[in-house]
Amino acid sequence: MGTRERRQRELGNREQLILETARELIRSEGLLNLQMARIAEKCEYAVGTLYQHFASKEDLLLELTRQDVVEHAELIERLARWRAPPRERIFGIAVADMLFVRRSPDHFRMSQYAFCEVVWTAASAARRQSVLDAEAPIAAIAVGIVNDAVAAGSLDLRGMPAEQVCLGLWALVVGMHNLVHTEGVMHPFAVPDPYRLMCRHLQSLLNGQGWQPYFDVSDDAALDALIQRIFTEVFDEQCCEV
Amino acid sequence: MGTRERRQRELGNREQLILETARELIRSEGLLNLQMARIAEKCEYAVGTLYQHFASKEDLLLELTRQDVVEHAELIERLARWRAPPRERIFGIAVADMLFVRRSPDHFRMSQYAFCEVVWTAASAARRQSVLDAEAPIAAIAVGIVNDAVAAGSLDLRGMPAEQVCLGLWALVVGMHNLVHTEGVMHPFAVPDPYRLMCRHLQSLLNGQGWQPYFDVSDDAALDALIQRIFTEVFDEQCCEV
DNA sequence: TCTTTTTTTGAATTATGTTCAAGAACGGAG
DNA sequence: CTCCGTTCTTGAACATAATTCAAAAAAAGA
Repeated sequence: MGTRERRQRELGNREQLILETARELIRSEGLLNLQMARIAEKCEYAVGTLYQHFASKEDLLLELTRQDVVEHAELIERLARWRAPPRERIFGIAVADMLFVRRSPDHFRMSQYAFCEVVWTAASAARRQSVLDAEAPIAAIAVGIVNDAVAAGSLDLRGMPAEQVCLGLWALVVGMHNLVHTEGVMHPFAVPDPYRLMCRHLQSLLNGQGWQPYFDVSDDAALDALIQRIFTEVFDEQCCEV
Repeated sequence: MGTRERRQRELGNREQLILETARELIRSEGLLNLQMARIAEKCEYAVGTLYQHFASKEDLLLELTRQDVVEHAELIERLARWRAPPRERIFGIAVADMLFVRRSPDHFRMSQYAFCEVVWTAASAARRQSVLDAEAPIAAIAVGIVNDAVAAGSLDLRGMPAEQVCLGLWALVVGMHNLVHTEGVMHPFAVPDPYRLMCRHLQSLLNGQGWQPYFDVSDDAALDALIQRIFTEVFDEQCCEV
């Protein structure tokens, strides 16, 4: 009898409903005002029922983050499958991030909070691990591309592990996300399009790490064309406005 | 009569006492367990008195952050005064950060939290502004060094504003601080000394941005020597362990 | 020394996250 | 179909911790 499975499916649906409701509330009232009682009320379940799914409010928040990370990873996976020179594929990570920010504008703001000691520690250990598990493929793909580059002779690691090369790229990207999503910090800089700037700096870093072929970062048209091309070729999207 | 001034001084001292007590509690019990009542108890004032100084718990947290930023800025200011080639001075920012992390190991963990929407928004507008004001000199010094480099002919901006060049460097540094202080994220990478890695990637980025003279990042001895030299020459410190 | 103003105090209030006893729904046995 | 045990759901009650504010104390001024 499929009773057990049907029940399982229903529970899954309910969990998804709770999460979507939480997302809506965050969008409309801000993370600061997210309340368990409000989520319960809005999706017409008792507060206690929420705790059937999540050990705590922080646990719920981490699950939201995890789902975003999975979506993010799906974008990155397209780069793993893309047949293109390694340098274009590794650069594609920045383009994927631009697209992801457009699709999930709240993600980095929320994840900045979720990864803070205070929130992270307050979630269950199992949930934390599941977030880390969701992130692992992203790192793996980046490392894979670096290795491909080495194999293709377009990058010389000179003894540095591929993971450490990635960490530099990752730091640049994460740092820019952080700066962008931290209120008031970017303001004095008056940058029209911070993510385009991120792309440019990423190219500079790749140049500095010795990736072949060299890319002329002062050639705005070439950079825009590359971004545009990756958008359409890998993600079937127009790049237009952020 | 100096009564007014004496009173002002006493209030300042009390505020400092409260902040130091909060710092100790964070160190010993973690940010998660910081409670206003505990702070009050430990420094032998009533809870209400804390609210004479800080509009909220978050306000207090931002003031702690602000004080750290001021200390950080003092380190960076030494680079502004240091007479050395621009490339060494801009690189010094990474060394200053290494030193600052050693002196205030809790800072970046705390500031990651403080700059989150949830905490940031819950503090008073005045306090937020004071934090931004404390950060301004750091950016100004970095921009100044970039301009010096251009003036000295060791960097060609090719039309990019100096602020935007800095933002790339800043993103790399901020990103690495974040990765280091986010539990579990660095673990799979097994990096022995992430801040040394940050230094290396910063040099790669400077190379990629075209800073002269070129620095060979695969020359470990040269990198260590430079870090060591900045430690002693600019900060009167040994670099040794982090 | 008395009056007024300012400051301090901490018990009471408020806001929310979390629990758990009571009852409803379900599933299987007879 | 009905009974009985099990599992799930409910939301009022509880627990915690931030914040307030009326009363008391201290300071300033006359």
